[in-house]
Parts: sequence; structure tokens; C-alpha cells
Amino acid sequence: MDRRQRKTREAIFRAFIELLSQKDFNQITVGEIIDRADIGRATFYAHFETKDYLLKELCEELFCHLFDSMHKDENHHRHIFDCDAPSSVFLHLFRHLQKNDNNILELLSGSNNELFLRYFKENLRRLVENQLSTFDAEKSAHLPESFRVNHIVSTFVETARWWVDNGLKETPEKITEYFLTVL
Amino acid sequence: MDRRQRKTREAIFRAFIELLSQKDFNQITVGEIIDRADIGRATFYAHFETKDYLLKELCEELFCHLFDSMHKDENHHRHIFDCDAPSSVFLHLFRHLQKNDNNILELLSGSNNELFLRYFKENLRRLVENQLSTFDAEKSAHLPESFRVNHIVSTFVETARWWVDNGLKETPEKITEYFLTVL
DNA sequence: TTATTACAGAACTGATTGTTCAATAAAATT
DNA sequence: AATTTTATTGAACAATCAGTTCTGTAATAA
Repeated sequence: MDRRQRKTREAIFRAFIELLSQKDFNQITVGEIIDRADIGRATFYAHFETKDYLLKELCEELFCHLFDSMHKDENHHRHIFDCDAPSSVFLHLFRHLQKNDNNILELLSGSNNELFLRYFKENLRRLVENQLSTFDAEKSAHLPESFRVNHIVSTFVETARWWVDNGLKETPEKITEYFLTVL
Repeated sequence: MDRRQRKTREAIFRAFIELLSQKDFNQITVGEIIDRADIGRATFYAHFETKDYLLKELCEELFCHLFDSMHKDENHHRHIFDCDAPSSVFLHLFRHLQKNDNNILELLSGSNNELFLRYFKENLRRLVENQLSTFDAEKSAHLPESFRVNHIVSTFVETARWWVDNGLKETPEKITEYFLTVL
């Protein structure tokens, strides 16, 4: 990839994330993004078809980073706890959320980020589907699988949002415990 | 209230709901609303400051209708099941959702209705806070109250959305059972 | 060195929002 | 019934924004 392209792309992402931490997605205009990124209008549209695609690609990069670093962390902490336990995956996620790399938290708690939440849930769903059997309680065995997956994913997201909205006061371990208790 | 005012207000709501069943909230323009409602542009802005306020007031009317009719129904069906059971409240809600008065379902399952969901949850939260004690399991007793309330509310909303998205195939009784099982 | 590619910057169209105002029609008041 | 108040109309208006197009220029690759 051309060095110029890379720089422009990063400048756009940086500006976009800064703006996302200040206001809702729908309130942000292309004009604001290009002013802050200090690029030409035509350049923006050469990179992203619309604002929606910009968010989509940003999300994909964030999730790659989130899930990649999760796998690394899993190896690194292998001696601390059992990585095969379903809790470990979520504990890792909560830990990485706490770090707030790339201001992902603003996206989670914000009020007009339906699109972001959809992507987040899509990614989580894949993760949960693979591990579904480890969650099976006798009680929920007769429920449709898609319902169970949806419930786990939704509960994770809502737990994370509650955590963020209340100022991240609990430790990742504690919030994982909350999460597993209600589950 | 002036008969003229009432008529235009209803025409606006009717047009707005019809449009909401066709496309996302953010895609709907004021121009489309006034064309469909067959009123002047200035008239719209005499009634609603912005499109957001229109949605807000629509939601308030829908919730009044939903919760009012729920109370009536509660009396009407008192002989059928125990209304003090926490399940009955939610069963009523699921029943009224199934009727889909005023196309409320489109709002629930749609993709850009963060605003609507916020109002929905606010109303539900009040309901749940009053009945929280009836939900207390020993397991969740040590969790913060706001977390528990949030979890119940979120789970209800997500259950309803799953139900709607999957074509309302289950009966209200069945979906209430699903809901209470995962809870 | 040459050819290719990305960017700047400006101008432009079209859509949309929200406001204003004078004329008209409906409703309320006397 | 006559008068006053109020709501609506319809059109025109400015402002903002999205997305496109173009030319000249600078960076990169061949």
C-alpha cells in the first residue's frame, strides 16, 4: 500500500475517533472529519464511499486488534487461569475494554452507535457459537440455539455498557463475575 | 385542543409510522412526512421542533397506550393466572407486542432506533424497579441493584427483538418461558 | 528519467433542514 | 351573527451538507 494512502487513511481514522469521543456518529459531518484530518474533500471520498463505510472499516480494524491481542494475551496469561474455561474469553475482552485502546469505549456507550453495536455483536456471535456447549446448563438446553447465542452476546454487550456508563469502577475480574452470575 | 391541531397531529403520526415501517428513522425526511400527511411544511414545524421530538412524542403515546392497556388486561385476565407473579407482567407485554398496535414492532426490530429503545427501556426500568424483589435469586443478591435492573430490562428487550426478527413464531406464553428461563 | 498514482483545492449540483411571511380558513368569543 | 383569535397554507428563503468533477501538483514506482 502506498505510503501516502496509508498516512491519509490513518489521519482520517484518527480524526474520526477523536470526533466520536466528542459527539454522536450521526452528528459528525464529513466536513469536520476532513478539517481535522487536514485532507482534501475529494481525498476522503477516494478512500471511503460514505461515512457508514468509514465506521464499518474502523470497526473491522478495531475488532481485529481486539481479538488478535486477546489471543496473544491468552498465551501470556496461560499460567494464571484456565483458558479453556468460558470465563477466560470474556475476562480477556473486559480487560481489553478497560485499556480503552482507540477509544472503543466511546463507541460502546454512546447513544447513536447502533451500527457499531451490530458489528460488535456479529464478531462476538462467532466467538460464542464455537463455545456454546461450554455454557449449556440443563435449564436452557431446550431453547433454540440462536436464542441462546443471542442472549449470551446481548448480555455481554449490555454488561459492558453498564460497566462503562458507571465509570468502570469494577475490576475486569469482578465484572466477569457479574456477567457469569446473571448468565 | 383545537380540532385542527388534533387532526394534523394525528396525520403526522400516521404518516410517520407508515414511513417507519418502510425505512430507518434516519432515512426519513421531513419532506416525506409532510407529503404523506398532506400538510404544509410550516405546519410540521409548528407541531414538532425536530424529527427527534416527533419520535419522542410518538414513543410517549405508544407507551401510554401499551401500559394502559396492560393494566386493563391485567384486570380482565385476573382469573386466568396470578397477576402478582413477575411473569404475568411480561406475558402481558409480549401479548401486546404480538398484536402490533401502531406498528410498534417495526420500531423494536429496526436498525436505527437507538432513540426508541432508550425510551422503551426507560419505561420498562420503572416497571422492573417496583418488582425487583420478586426476581431476587440468592445468586444475584450481591450484585448492584442497577446492574440487576439493567440486566432484566435488557434481556426483555433483546428477547422481544429476537422474537420479532424470527417472525413471531412462538406464542407469547412460550416466549415468556424462554425469557424467564434465561433470566 | 519516465510513467503512474494520490492528493489539494476549488467549484458545483442536488437534497435537506429549518425559518419567515402574507393570505386564508377554521374555531372560539362576544 | 359579527368579531377576534388561532391554525394552516404555500411559497420563498438561507444555510448546511453530501457527493462529484476537474485541473494542477507532488510523491511514488517502473
